[in-house]
Amino acid sequence: MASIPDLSEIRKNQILEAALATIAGKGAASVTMDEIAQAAGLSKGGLIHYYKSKSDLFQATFKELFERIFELSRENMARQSDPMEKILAFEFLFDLDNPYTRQGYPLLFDAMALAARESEYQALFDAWVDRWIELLSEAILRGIAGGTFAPMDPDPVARTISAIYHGIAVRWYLAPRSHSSAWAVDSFRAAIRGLMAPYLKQPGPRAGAKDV
Amino acid sequence: MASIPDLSEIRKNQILEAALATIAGKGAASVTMDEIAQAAGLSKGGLIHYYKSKSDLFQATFKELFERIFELSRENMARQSDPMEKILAFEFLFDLDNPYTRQGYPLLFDAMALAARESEYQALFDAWVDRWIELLSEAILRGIAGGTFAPMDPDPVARTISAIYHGIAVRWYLAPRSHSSAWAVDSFRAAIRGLMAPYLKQPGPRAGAKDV
DNA sequence: CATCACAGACCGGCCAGTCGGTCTTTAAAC
DNA sequence: GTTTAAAGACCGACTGGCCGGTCTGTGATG
Repeated sequence: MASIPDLSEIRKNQILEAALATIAGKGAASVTMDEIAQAAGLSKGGLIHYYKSKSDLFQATFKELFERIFELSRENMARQSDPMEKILAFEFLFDLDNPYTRQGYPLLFDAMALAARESEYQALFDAWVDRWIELLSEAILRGIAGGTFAPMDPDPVARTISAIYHGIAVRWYLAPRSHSSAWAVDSFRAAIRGLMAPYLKQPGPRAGAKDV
Repeated sequence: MASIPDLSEIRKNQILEAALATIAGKGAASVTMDEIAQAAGLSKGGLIHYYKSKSDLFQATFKELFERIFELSRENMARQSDPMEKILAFEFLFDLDNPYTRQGYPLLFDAMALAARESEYQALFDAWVDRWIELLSEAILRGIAGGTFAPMDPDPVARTISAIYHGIAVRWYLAPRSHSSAWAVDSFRAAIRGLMAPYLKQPGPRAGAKDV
């Protein structure tokens, strides 16, 4: 219109929210534009007014998804101060009662299936991982500076940590019968601890001066 | 009766083969029955003659997929005799030149996206993991019997190992720019070694020595 | 001649995207 | 401050293509 300047922004957010919920529920393969439009409180015409095509909308939606997951992780990590605890700060994601979890996982699986074939989604995935790696690398570097860890190239280690979390999460979500939340948390801790052990400087008693 | 008794079996295999290739290429979300039929050298009518519906065919196809991946893993593992080597015997899957890899990963991502929403596919995934866990557990138990590992409950450890492999594989396939095959192999070895370290009996090959 | 193994025309539903139209807001013109 | 104009916001009927599944037909086989 010629009016309210951020109505467009508001509507787009409304639509993304609806798209996230709807796609999470029905699956990227079978949602219709109509369904998303109605979930957003619009008609199909209204939806098309803001996103010119379905793939347009999908792209924006999955971008938003990755944004949100990342933000959640970042916030959670920021709550820890000890480097090792920062690295282990992802347990909160093994929580089925969290509505974000319920919504995020199906979407993530759709995103990966798309990324396996379409380069735009692969780029999204790639960038998302990179941001995550940055966070982890930063924590590791701080641990090195503080004397918790021996010097190392943080990047590949961060990538391994991230991959381990991912693998455990997939099992936990897709085969819950045999992979309890307790298993997930324990596995995660054991795997990360084992991975980092060679880099750990002191066993226990020497709490020393460190930590920010 | 008319004709060759196991023609039916032959045709079904033909169709499954075609379905695997076609779905891998176009994605489960967008293949058509026509495409699969033609890839199998049949008409749509011919295809329907053997699989009454699309979901019928899909189910059979993904079952076949899991079967094949498992079989490949089993064979590869059987080639190793040392328990630790058996557990580490999955590196062969980080090989893009292998056509099975090129075909298997996209299918696996589709399967997981399906499993996230449909219980039949979740059951397939679950059963597949279980078979894998059996293999790994067996190797661990043999390691305990042979004195390589300290006694433990092999199941959760096997599940962790399997999940770690899976997580690394996902990264390796979906974000190859930043996750080389070398990274995958090194990560896998480092993570598994770290995980198993607490259970390793003789101080022989570790304790300060840093093998690959 | 009955049954199997297909072929392929066809139907019906679904759905992305188009399009014409309506209503609202804003701004310039008078 | 009323009129006019233009463009944004939105609706929903419609279309055109696609695709799953049906159905009829045809030629083998036994």
